[in-house]
Amino acid sequence: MSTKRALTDRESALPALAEAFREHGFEGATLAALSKATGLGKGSLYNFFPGGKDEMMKAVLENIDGWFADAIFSPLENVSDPAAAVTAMFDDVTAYFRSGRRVCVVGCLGLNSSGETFAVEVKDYFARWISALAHCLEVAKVPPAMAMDLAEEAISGIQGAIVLARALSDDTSFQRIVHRLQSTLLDAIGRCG
Amino acid sequence: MSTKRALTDRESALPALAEAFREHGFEGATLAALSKATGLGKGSLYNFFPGGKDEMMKAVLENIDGWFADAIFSPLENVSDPAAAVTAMFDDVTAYFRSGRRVCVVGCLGLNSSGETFAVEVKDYFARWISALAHCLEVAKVPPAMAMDLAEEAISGIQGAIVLARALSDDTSFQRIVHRLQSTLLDAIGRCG
DNA sequence: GTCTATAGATCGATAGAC
DNA sequence: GTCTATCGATCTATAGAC
Repeated sequence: MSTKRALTDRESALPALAEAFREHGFEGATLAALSKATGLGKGSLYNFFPGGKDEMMKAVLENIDGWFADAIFSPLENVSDPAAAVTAMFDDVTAYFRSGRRVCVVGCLGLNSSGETFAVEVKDYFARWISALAHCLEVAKVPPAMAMDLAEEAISGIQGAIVLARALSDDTSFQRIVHRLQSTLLDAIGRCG
Repeated sequence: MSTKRALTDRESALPALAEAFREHGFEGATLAALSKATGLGKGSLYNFFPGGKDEMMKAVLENIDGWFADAIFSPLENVSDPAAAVTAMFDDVTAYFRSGRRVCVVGCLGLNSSGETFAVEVKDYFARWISALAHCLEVAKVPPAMAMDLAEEAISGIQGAIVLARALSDDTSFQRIVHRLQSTLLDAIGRCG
């Protein structure tokens, strides 16, 4: 688990900011919306985030990355039981994204030009996730090249499941897709391990 | 092939509008950007689309849906050689999305609240695509339940490949993922057909 | 039909009272 | 550190000349 800084009021505003960015996107999240979501006036927001929306999003991305580092990446990187770790990852991810009702802020940022400011953070998030999952599979004796392919396919598949579940307004499609991704990984672990 | 209306100037502006919405998203695509992309003044845009941005996006969605209907959906729905049809679909999709450099306007719309206005169009697009692909697989003697699952997985997988390729700025990841999706479908056709 | 000019609203961001 | 008031810029949309 990463070291946790003392909670400032700035930190406590991040979940609400993240939810607003999630719902409206970066461009669509106006300061009025961010103010309403956090319960803070614009003045307070600018007191915590002098850099405005950009700094708010940067902080949200750090916060999300920290959560994933603790809950998802680290368990995969320091794995002892790969099958259990893969199962736990899919459980956590399904809960986190609320079966696809909640979009992935990081994935969405990469989709349009307004997110170019955060290209490095977006890239690092996915690169680390894929590499952590691939490592976990390698520990289970899956050959490195296949481990990379499977990891790439799984993370990409989760993102696609979010897009589709949102488009169809159908949680069950998310659950079916993600369940199949999980089975694919567990099968590979079973065959190679 | 669907009936093609006579080309008005309104129609000829749609590709440029689509590209602007694609790059900036619906909220991010300002009228100035749409004007620049089309080479038309605001006055002309409002002459063609009295309903403003909403009507422009509606027209873009119809245009995209028409293209997919002709190029992707119909060949799957009226299939004679399923394996060839699946291969053609992946070729066309890879070219259309430029190996993931181009995002899916329809998929992106579903991701944030600004797209709720177009929820029906978004839903219909994905529902028809999945159902057309599932039909194609059924023609190849893939059992209906499995055909639906595979179709859902493939369309979701394509969307995920776009998200990941954009996030990593890596065309090759798109190509690898989509190639695996294609192989999965062709394998099922080969096993059942 | 095309454009420019501009209205009216809202944007991000700042200033200053408390 | 909180808020309200407000700035200048930009937004969508409209009006009207040509």
